[in-house]
Amino acid sequence: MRTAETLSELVSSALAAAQESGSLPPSGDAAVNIEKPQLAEHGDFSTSLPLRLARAMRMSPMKIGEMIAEAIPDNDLLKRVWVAAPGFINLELSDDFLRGQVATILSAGEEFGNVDTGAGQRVQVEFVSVNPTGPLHVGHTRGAVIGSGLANLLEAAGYEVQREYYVNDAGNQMQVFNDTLYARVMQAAGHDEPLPDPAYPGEYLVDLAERLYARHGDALLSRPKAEVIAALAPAALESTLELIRDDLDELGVRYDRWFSEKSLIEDGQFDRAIKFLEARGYLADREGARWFLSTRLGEEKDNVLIRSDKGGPTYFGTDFAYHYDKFLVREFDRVINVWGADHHGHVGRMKAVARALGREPDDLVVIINQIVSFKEGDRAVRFSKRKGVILTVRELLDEVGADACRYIFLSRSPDSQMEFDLDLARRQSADNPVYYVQYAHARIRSIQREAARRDLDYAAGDVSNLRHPMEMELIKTIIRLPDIVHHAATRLEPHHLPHYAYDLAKSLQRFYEECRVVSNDPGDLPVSQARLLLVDAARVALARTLVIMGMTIPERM
RNA sequence: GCGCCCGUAGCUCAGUGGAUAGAGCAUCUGGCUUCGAACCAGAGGGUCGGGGGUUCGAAUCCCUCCGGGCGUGCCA
Repeated sequence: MRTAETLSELVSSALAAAQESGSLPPSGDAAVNIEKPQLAEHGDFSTSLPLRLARAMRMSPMKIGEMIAEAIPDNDLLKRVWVAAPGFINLELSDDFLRGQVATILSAGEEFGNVDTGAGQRVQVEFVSVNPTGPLHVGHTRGAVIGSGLANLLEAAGYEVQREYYVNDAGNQMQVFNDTLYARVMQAAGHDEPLPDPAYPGEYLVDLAERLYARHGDALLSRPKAEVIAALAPAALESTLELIRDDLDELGVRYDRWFSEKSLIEDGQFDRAIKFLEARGYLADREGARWFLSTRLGEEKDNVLIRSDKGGPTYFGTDFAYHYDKFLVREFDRVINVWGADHHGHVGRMKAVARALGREPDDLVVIINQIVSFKEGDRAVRFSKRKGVILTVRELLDEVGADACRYIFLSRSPDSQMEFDLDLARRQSADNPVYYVQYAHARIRSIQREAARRDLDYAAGDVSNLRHPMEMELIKTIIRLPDIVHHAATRLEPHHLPHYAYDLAKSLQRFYEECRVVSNDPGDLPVSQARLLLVDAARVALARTLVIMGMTIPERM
């Protein structure tokens, strides 16, 4: 299914054949790189293999290229193979091969674009995992989109994927949340209870406290603070998680599991993890605390797992136990965490954790997405959870829409410090690339509706009637999808998908401009039928790409 | 100070060591009596932050400097 892979194998076998026949000297291992040239005159694909081999073979790249090209066996795939200075081999696909792809795509249907890169490897993608202390704010949108897009992508690439949200329902922030909640409930009951310091001062807890007070009444509040909190905390947590779930759901984000931090303590997983470290000599008691000796694993500093003052685990401590669970209990082949830039200082010690657990550091991949700055025109929009939420995910979705949000965040590399101009997002909404891509799909559907209206049956159409250059261009774009999925999944870079989607939409629109699909002339029927097959293949590829991106697929706009 | 990330067209961003560095937006010019003009065709716009180096070949790899962001807790 992957054209580039097929060509790579073809060239590779040609090289081997040329070496076997003695026309080329041995060269050691050389990976055959297949690329898509920028200029059409350089073919559909090319390889710079001769240039790479020139030194080892002590021959001119042009000569090497000619020998390899000559050794490529007759095949149905290629129309033309030629060598171009300074030493490229250019490859052009045959029209028959391209036409034949239409049927291949249509029979693959919703499977089209899937590849076997992952070979069933079990991968976990953990993302967002924001403290459940209030609604998600805009800063969390990027990680949510990247994480879910990546998970979809890996699934398409043949990995067995689990999407997980780590619920920080233990620890200091939860304590602050509960203390604030208590104060707000007392306030709701008319008591003069001051906010704790620190506190979550946002409106969210005021509303939540009022709801809880309305449900429980005054009786509960006469009891000691700890009892009140114990009685209210579970409902408060559940209610907050529900809010987060709903926001993420609207953003097109689904999870397979919500993993409770507290459960690590209650189930004894934390203690087992500590014992594991102790047994391997990575644990030390110092200054009243228990330390992970990460310096033995190449880190600059050791890290505290259990605090000296309250005796409980640190955030790092439970995160260690959490990864103990991921790697040694659930045995994922690979664990991917999507974190914001403010967590990158945590990466090094978690890599050390992976090593301590007996895994390769690369089994743990941390994708850091740089912070997003939001602005409205010239005015910067600041937000901070501790000062109260200014702009929530919900508000962003109301303003811009889930599809546009996903497309915008997904199309940028996580490394880029992006700037999100809300004015621009609103103003340009009609000209946003996201609608261009979706419009292409709606247009295909419209063509198909027109064909149905005319009772034009094309199931038995003959693709040999496809002869226009734009038809060939469209097919070439469609069949790139499996290569794109492979490439993006290998590099864990979902941002290639929106760019491909745009290319595909562009290709479709150019085809549409030049090629009338549903013709009024009865003599054109065979061409119409063939083009309807082609259009349906384009629909399959476009829909598949949108699905992986987690976007909706409009029938009409 | 040290560590990580970034610097590409007016703006927002792509770019796998390869051939003449791309797209969207913005600006300008053209194109609808037939399947959707939320479209298509074209134009202008670049010291790829600066300087060295490696290489047949560097936006891409290495060094260095400049600029920006984020870290550098027994916070999460």
